[in-house]
Amino acid sequence: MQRMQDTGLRLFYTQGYFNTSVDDVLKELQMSKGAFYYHFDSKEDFFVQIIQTNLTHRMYASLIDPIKSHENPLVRIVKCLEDNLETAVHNELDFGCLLGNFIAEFNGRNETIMKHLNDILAIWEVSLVTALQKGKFNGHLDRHVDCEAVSLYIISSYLGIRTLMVGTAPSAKKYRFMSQLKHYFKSLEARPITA
Amino acid sequence: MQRMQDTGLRLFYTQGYFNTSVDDVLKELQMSKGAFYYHFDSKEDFFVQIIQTNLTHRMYASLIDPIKSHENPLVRIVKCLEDNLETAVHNELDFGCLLGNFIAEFNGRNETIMKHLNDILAIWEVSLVTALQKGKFNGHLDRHVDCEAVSLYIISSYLGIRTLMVGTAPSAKKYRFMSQLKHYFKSLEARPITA
DNA sequence: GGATAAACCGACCCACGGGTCGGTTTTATT
DNA sequence: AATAAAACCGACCCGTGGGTCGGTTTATCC
Repeated sequence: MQRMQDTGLRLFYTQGYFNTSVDDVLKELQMSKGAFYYHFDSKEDFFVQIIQTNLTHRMYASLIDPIKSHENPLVRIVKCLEDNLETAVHNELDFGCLLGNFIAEFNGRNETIMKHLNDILAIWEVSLVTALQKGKFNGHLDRHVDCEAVSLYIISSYLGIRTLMVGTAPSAKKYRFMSQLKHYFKSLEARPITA
Repeated sequence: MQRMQDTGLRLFYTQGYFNTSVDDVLKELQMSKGAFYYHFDSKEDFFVQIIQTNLTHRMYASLIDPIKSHENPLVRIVKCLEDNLETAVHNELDFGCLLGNFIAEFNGRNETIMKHLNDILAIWEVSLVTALQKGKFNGHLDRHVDCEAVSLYIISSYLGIRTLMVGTAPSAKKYRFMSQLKHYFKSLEARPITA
């Protein structure tokens, strides 16, 4: 069962959902169609279940939990994104951000699936906002910072760079991206009292 | 011919390439298969031609030409992106950035098509870098600014926000995004000589 | 060990998808 | 008007894709 979902997610991620057939998944698993349709109502149902368990777990593990801390959120976020980009650089078969790719693939095309993807996105966003607000309270961020906007900007740029890094020179792109992210973050820091 | 490509691009954009059949395009055009395969070798060839003409034109018109100017590039870029986002907000059937969506869909899955998409991406990036460098020369940007990195960061965030805006509250997202972009840009401006 | 259900198998169904091809209409040329 | 080339038609091919179903194996419980 775990194996089915792992394999399914891997194939959907690497080849795209519409470009991956149930037979593809079955071949990889050496499993019969009967077994598959005994466990899942349809290809879509299969994918929804993958999202709810597998994809959600991965998002928590890589992008949500790592920023939960009482330290300076800007520092935590930088480290978290840096780690994720570094992993991507060293991953031979990187195809971008799991969540980002699926959102791009299903945007406006499948309401059911988008609902589940948006749920994860919302959790991610909220966890960022929460971390930033805590940082404001703790004096790490300037009090004029718009946490929702910053959160959105971070997610946007991250989804974008993950897509762009699939192409050539991922490592160089990672450095360039991180340099600008840090630059941007510096402008969010609490201003010295000397104003 | 123009109609064929326009329709093809529209369908591939709104439904995705893999999720759109040649028959779909034909039905929309009220055209026979024979006519289609008289003009194009294959579905892929059809798409490549669309990229080379139609998609390229649109990219120039919306994101490349508008930033070619002798004014302050930061101002130009802000206005250009703002305009594009505003158009997206008012477009009932917006599905994200044309180029960005296709890149996400074909990343690592079709070398031929990716080559063409990357060509456009490279042109866009170069035009941004050029504009920024000119801005540096003209004293609009701080001389320590890494133009390649800034350009990459802009593209990343733009591709990301376009994807996110397909969901709910595009207008609110646009404002939040723009506010942070401007914030970031402020940190790139030439420092007052008082340093 | 017999009964019952859960888990699984794979042949089969049928619509769809990309692509072909023999033939017909349209257009341009002389 | 004759001719040839360009443009077009749509029936057809065949592999694929999602999904079904009658039957078989495997676990479970008494």
